[in-house]
Parts: sequence; C-alpha cells; structure tokens
Amino acid sequence: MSAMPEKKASQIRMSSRERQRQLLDVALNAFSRRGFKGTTTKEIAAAAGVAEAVIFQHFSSKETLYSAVLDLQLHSGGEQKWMDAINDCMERDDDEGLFRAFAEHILRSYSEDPSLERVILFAALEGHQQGMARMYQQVSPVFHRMLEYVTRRQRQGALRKMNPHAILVTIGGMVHHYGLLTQIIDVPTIPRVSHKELARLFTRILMDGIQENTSPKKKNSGKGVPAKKRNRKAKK
Amino acid sequence: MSAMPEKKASQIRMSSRERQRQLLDVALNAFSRRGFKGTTTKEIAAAAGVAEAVIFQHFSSKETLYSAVLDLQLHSGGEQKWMDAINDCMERDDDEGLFRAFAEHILRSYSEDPSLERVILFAALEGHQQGMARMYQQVSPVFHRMLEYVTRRQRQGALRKMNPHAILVTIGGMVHHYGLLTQIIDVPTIPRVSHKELARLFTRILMDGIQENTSPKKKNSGKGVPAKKRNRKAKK
DNA sequence: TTGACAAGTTAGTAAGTACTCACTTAGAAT
DNA sequence: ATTCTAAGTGAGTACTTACTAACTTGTCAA
Repeated sequence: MSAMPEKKASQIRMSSRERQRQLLDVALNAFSRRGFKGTTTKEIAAAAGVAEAVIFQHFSSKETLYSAVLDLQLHSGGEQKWMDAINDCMERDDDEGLFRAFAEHILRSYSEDPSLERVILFAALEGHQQGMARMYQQVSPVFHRMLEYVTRRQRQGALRKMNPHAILVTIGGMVHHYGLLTQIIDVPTIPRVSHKELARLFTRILMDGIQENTSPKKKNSGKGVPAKKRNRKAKK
Repeated sequence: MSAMPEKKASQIRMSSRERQRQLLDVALNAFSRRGFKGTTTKEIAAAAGVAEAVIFQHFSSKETLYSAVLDLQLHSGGEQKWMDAINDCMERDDDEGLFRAFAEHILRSYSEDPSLERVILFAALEGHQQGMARMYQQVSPVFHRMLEYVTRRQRQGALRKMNPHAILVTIGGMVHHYGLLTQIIDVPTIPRVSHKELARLFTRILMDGIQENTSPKKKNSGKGVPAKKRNRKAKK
C-alpha cells in the first residue's frame, strides 16, 4: 500500500497511466476497508491527493473503478505458480504435499494481501456479481482439478471413500477461517504461526486426524515429511 | 409513492412494542442483505409499511437501530442449549460427540438464520465494534471451555499433542466455511447434505483424517460407521 | 360524545452523494 | 517566446441521506 503522502501530492503531475494505477491502489485500500457503499469518491480522491473530478477522467463511474480494482487484483498473476505447485504434487501422487501447497498459497494470500481477501468478502456480501464471477473464474479450475484428483486417489485406495467436496471444504475452511480470524477480523487470542508450520499442521490434521492412535501409523516415523516411497520423477 | 396496495400494513396501528419488534425484524433482514451503509432508513420504513419518521420515534438514530438489531439477535437464547450439549459431552469425555454437537449448532445457525451470520460478517467487515464485542462475548466462553477440554484430553493421551487452537480453528473453519459457501455466498456446486450427516462427516475427518489406513483403528471395529458402505454416491 | 394521547403522516432540512462542466495550468514541441 | 494539449481544478448539479417539526388520525376511557 504505497499511498502517496498527501503533502506534495497535489503538486505532482502524473502521466495518465501512472495516475490511473495510483487511483487503483488507493481505491483498493479504501474499498477493502469500508466496502463499496462505505467508500466515497471524495475519500479516494483525497487519499490520492487530487480533485474528485480526476477519478472520472479515468473511470466513467465509481462502479467502473470498483470493477477495475477487482479485475486488476484478481488476475494479478500469483495463481499460476499455485496451479503449477499443485499440478506438480498431483503428478507425483503426493497427497500431503498437495494439501500443503494449497494451504500455503491461501495463507500467503491472506498475509501478503489482506486487502484482496477483504475486498472479495465485501464483494460477496454486497452482492457484487462481477467480483464473484471473477473469483469463481480464478478458483474453480483449481477446485475442479482437486476434486478429480481426490476422486481418483479414493479409487486407488489412498484416501478414504467419503464425499470429496467435504475434503475440499475441510482444508479450505481450516485455512480460510484462520485467515479470516487473524487477518480480517483480527481476533487477538489466536496465536500466529509461520505459514509453513501452519500448513503442515493443518495438513497433518486433515490426513491423520486428531485422535491419538494406539496402532502406529506408518507416517509417523520421525518428524518431517519424508517417509513414503521415493517418488518417481514427473513424466514430462 | 409507497404503492402498497396488497397489504393493509399501512392501515394497521400497532402498539409501540409490536411496531418496535417489527422494525427490528425488518431491519435485520435489510442490514443482513446490504450491510449498514448499504441500507437506508427509507427502505426499512417501506418494508415495514410505515413512514420513515416512525423509525425515529422508536430508535434515536440508525446506529441505535442497528445496535438493537445486533443485541436482540446475539443473545436470542439458542446458545444455552449449545453450551449444555457441549458440557454434557465434556463430562462424558465424548470427544466425537462434542465436536459433532459443536458443528451441528453452527450448521443449524447458518441454515435457520443466515441473516444473523450475514449481519455478523458485515459487522466484522464494516468494523462495527459493538457487534464484534457482542459476538466475542457469546463465542468466547464456548471457545475457552473447549480449549481447556482439548488440552486436558491431550494430557490424558486421548488426543494428539498439537496446538489446541489449531484443532478448534479446524472444526470451526470446516463448518463456517461450509455455511459461508452454501448460505451466504451461495455457491451452487457445493452439494447440500443434512446437518446431522455433515456434522458426522466433518467430525470423522477431524478425528480420523482422510487417509485410508492399512492398520484398522480401534474406533472403527466397535461402533457402526462401516468404512466402506457409505458415500459411494459421488457427485455427478 | 368527547377529548386526551399515542401512533402515524407530510413536508420539510442540512449535509452528503456521484458526477459534470467550464476553466486553468504545466510543460513539451514548434 | 508561442501554441497546443493533456492533466488537473473549483464550483457547481441533481439527487439521496439521516433526521426533525408540526400536523393528523385512530382508539378508548370518561
């Protein structure tokens, strides 16, 4: 959030592109904090250090600006790496790695860019269909790939035969809920832990449950991830 | 132009108490759909079938009305039964029953009264401190009791020794996330299942994990949750 | 019937709201 | 220097917002 301080901002002349970009930054910040209805164009202009009219030279309406903010944020590139990491784990049949990668991405998203998550939640609550459509567009490929994968692994006997949606809701819920509590609602009593550790913890609960087991599971040798068979390299 | 021909609402004279109660109902509905900022007093009055001024004969301001809505909803009594059910399970050291009761209550809350959950989320996002304070006041006793319980059961060797917060975030996250997706955001692809079955499914994941186990767990031998027969009905 | 009074209405107000328009300025090309 | 244009401004517009004041109406006890 590199919103320019208001001191000299009113003297600075920017190119159209720069100003537009700055307005998008400033607007994201405002919308994420107060929602669409709770944010005024006057506020945004003030935060950008320009007259209100400038906004309407770049965006034909407040709605348009809002949509542009969502668009910019929603395909800002991070998800390709996500998809790659997930695909990689899937090819190796690395269940635990898959869920961990999934969780880590979401946790990172919450801590690096809480504004984005806030603005998405606001869009959902305020019923901004475009924001929702964009979000689905981004999330659903991952969701469907994972559904397929889980179903296959269930057929192979590696995962329990239960509703695969429930599995995805479980891991997604754990992580989003943690993100919501710590980054959006900011409940102070929840302890903050590193993403890697959290992702591992959640994944372990998902895979093995919380019940202490009298019969040792093969998984529990030592501390780390290793165990399992040497996985064969990807078949690219 | 009010244009309310069908109902005789505009003709009905109510006692102060009745009208106040009706306004609270109507306002909850409005605030839960559009948030505080997105709801106008005019709208609320129209929905109640009265002139706008009537609102201000019962509530000194829009803020006051909003607070009254939150107050009324937040201690509307349901949570005592929740606490009782939970305490009961705790006394019997019934881990699975505890988490199931916990989950069932939340699921019920989402499906019986999505407005309440929406309005809480709005309050959190819009930064309405009173709403948040009330919510903590309601949730945190349960939260702390469960934290204590989990810690004790870990000492007794019944539950794995892991961060107890993580366990609560896990079960809470699963359920709230499901509620969010199905009731608030209304994602159509998520299949709807009965509360009881869902709570059992989530609890089972929490307790045992999703990994197919080669060595049978003691839990599965005794009681009737045959690992295989359920849930062959994958989604179409 | 009569009034007293609570419940309800009509018609405002002042302060926002998104958005527009006629205009000034900075600064590079001529 | 002069001109041209894009960037930016200030003062508006038409409308909505929460909220108020002064009035009207239904109901019920006397």
